[in-house]
Amino acid sequence: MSKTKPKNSANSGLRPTSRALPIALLRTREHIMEPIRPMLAEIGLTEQKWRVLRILTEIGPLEQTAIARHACLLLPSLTRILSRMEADGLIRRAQDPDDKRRSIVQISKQGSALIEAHQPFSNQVYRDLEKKYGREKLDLLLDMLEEIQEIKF
Amino acid sequence: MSKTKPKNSANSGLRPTSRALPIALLRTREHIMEPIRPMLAEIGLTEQKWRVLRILTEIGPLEQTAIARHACLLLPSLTRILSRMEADGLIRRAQDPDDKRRSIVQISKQGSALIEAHQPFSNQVYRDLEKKYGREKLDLLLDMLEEIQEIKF
DNA sequence: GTAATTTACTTAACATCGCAAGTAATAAGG
DNA sequence: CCTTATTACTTGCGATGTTAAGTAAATTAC
Repeated sequence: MSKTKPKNSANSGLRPTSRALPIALLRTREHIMEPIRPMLAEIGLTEQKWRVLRILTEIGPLEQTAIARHACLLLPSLTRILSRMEADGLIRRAQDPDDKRRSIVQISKQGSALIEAHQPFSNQVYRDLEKKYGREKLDLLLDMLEEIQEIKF
Repeated sequence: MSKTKPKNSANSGLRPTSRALPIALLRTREHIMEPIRPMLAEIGLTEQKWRVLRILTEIGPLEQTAIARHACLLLPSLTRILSRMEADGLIRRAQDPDDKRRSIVQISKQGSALIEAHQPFSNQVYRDLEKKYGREKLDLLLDMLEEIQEIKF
C-alpha cells in the first residue's frame, strides 16, 4: 500500500479547480453570461452599466458609495462609469444639499427605457434557466448564495 | 383587491438583483474573495495569475487557448499576463514542434513554489468556509454550480 | 498544388479593475 | 473655535477586460 492516495501527476494536493469555490463561481457566471452579453452589447450596455441601472431601478436614487457596494464596483471605477453614463443620458447626478460631498444618482427616463427594453429578454433567459435547471433547484441555489454572503470571515 | 401585487415604488417588474443569478454569483464571489485577495497581494499575484498557476498545476503543460478557457480569461489578456509571468519566471513557453502556431505553457519551479506557499492559507480558508457554512452544503453547492455549467443555452 | 479558410495566437485601442494618493466637506476632539 | 480625523468621492497609474484587426501556420477546397 502506498502511504497516501496517489495524486494526479502534476497536482500537489490541491483541490481541483472545479471544487474551488471562487473559480467555480466565476466559471458558472461566465457560462450564464455568455448568452446575455450579446444582448447587452446590442443595446449598448456593458455589464457594469447594466448592473448600475438595475440597482438604481430596484432601490431608487442612491449615493455612489451605496451603488458601488450593491453593484460590486469600486468607487474609482464607478466614478468613471457614471460620468460616461451621465454624458450618455442614462443617469443624472445631483449634489446632496445636506452633505456637499455626496452626489445622489438617479436613473433617467432613457435609462429606464433601456432596462425595460431588456426585460423581456432577461425574463426569457430566466425562464429558460428554470426550465433546464429546475425552478426549485434554482431557488435553492439563490438561497444558498445569499446565505454565503452573510457569513463573516 | 388590486389587480397584481403592488411593486416596489421604483421597481418595474424585475426580479430583485439578489435573485438574479449573474449578480448573485458575482456578489458571492466578491464576498469569498475579500479575505483571499490580501494574501494573493502578499505573494505578488493577481487573481488571474493565480488562476493560471492553479490550472497549470492541475492539468500540466497546456496551450494558451486551453488555459484561457479553464481560467476564464480572453486570449488577449492571457497573452499579456503570460509574457509578464514569463518575465517574472513563473512559467515557461515553448513552441509546439508539431504545430508552430501553438505554444505550450508550463509552470516553473518558482511558480510551483508560489502555489505551494499559498496552499496552507488556501486550505485554511476552505476549512473556515466548511466550518461556517457546512461541509455538505458546500459540496452540494459545488455540485450545483458544476451542473449549471453543463447546461446548453 | 494553389487559393481560400480556419486556427492560434498577437497587437492595438479604449474601457474597466484595483490600489494608492489627492481633494473637499463633514464630524470629532480638545 | 480650531485642529485632527473621517467620509465621499476623484485622479493617476499599471494591469486586465473586450472588441477588432493583424500575422503566421495549418487545414480545406478546388
